[in-house]
Amino acid sequence: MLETLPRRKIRDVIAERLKSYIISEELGPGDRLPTETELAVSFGVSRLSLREATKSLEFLGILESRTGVGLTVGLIDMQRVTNHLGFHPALHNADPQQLIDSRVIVEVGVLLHVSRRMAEDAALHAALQSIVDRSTSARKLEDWIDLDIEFHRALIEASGLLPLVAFGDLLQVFFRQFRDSVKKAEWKAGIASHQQIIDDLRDQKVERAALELTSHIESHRQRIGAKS
Amino acid sequence: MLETLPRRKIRDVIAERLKSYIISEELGPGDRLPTETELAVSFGVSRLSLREATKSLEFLGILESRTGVGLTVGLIDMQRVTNHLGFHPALHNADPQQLIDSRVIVEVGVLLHVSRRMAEDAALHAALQSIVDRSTSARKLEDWIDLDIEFHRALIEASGLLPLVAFGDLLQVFFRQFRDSVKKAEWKAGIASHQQIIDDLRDQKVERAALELTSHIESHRQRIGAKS
DNA sequence: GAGTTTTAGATTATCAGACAATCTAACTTC
DNA sequence: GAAGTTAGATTGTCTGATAATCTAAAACTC
Repeated sequence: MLETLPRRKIRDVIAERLKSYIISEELGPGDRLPTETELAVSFGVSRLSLREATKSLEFLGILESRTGVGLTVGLIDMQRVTNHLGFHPALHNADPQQLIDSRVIVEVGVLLHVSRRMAEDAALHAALQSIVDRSTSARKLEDWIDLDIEFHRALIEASGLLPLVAFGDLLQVFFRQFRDSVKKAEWKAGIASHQQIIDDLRDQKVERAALELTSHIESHRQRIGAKS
Repeated sequence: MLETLPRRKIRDVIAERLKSYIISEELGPGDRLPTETELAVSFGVSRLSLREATKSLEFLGILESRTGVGLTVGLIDMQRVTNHLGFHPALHNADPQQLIDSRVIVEVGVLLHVSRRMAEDAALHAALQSIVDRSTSARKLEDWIDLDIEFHRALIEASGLLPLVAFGDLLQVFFRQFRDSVKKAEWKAGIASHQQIIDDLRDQKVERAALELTSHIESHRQRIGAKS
């Protein structure tokens, strides 16, 4: 029995051929491609169909385009790709308890790196301290949440591990909703935890910081559990 | 001094708004979106500009379209993302040493969860064992790499933490090229490590598994460092 | 009445032609 | 030489249109 092959969309064919062109011409980031018009003519399609393919490749950073200049080979940006990952069902429909577990693993996991880098660069502790200081004068829940998120991001950032910064940002997006029910009475405890953590790190007490951070993130567990 | 803000491309704005629409309408895979014409009118843009955005989202599997039917919500397809990102080894900005560190943090971080779940479900160990067994008969580097990736994915998967499974997949995409230089003499050692890790986990020796896994992932560090 | 074929309408896929916006190099002015 | 202007190149976005595909309803056949 012969099966019919699904007709491939022109744009998908063109995207593949653009990738092949980049490889065969040995192009790297910043290198120019032919103009849209030239490519459309070479591939025998309309310029707009060509653009549907190039815009798809641009979405991932594989290509870049500038008005007046042209198309160039891009650099795939991990932050961008990780951001798209937010549409993965594992995150989109994430169980809040899994978000907590994931945050614990990532944030506690970077502490050793943070501590090492703090020993060499006092500015890292200062940056985190600045956020803690600003947190003490937060009056609205929204502001407190922003500062809490900023603190946790800065913490991961202090590790220098960019992949985890990107992923941590993503987790915060989904986790944000669960902070809405934090009581004002808990703000102080949260801020005190932040202070404890960064001081422990500055003093090279990584295990102590890890316990405090775990406890801090875990503090959401019952409140969130009660909501679902 | 006031800085000029770069003008955002219409298609990028529309892509973001489509994602927001999906979330706010609580749409899931298979659910219909308004027609291209309706969306274009709602967003106040031409239908072709709307399509540049939708084709970008389709490129990742986030949307699907069928002639005569319309647009539906899809599922982000990691296989597709893998294929697109992996077509050229040098086109991303991920630092290999950071990828190693990130993998260690994620994979070692999940071990406690894996161990707990293994105690309740022997199938988890069996699944990993099956991958190790298949690895012993790998003849081509490509096959060995696939099985190595499969093993590490299954390990994270055994934790039940879906957000980390998705992120682990993404890390593997970027890491894949660095396995290309693994010598055949190292395959055996790698397989032995896999065996050691899963047996330690089965026996609730989490710290021992963690050390072995760290060492296993770190084994890439010098080889990769020497290349760059 | 049941099954098959055809048709109409809906919707995406792709096109041609056009003007707007942005960039860069060359030219002009001071 | 520095600053400003212009021309040309190229992408960004649009209007209007036809082609291709899908589905449900209508028509046809037995």
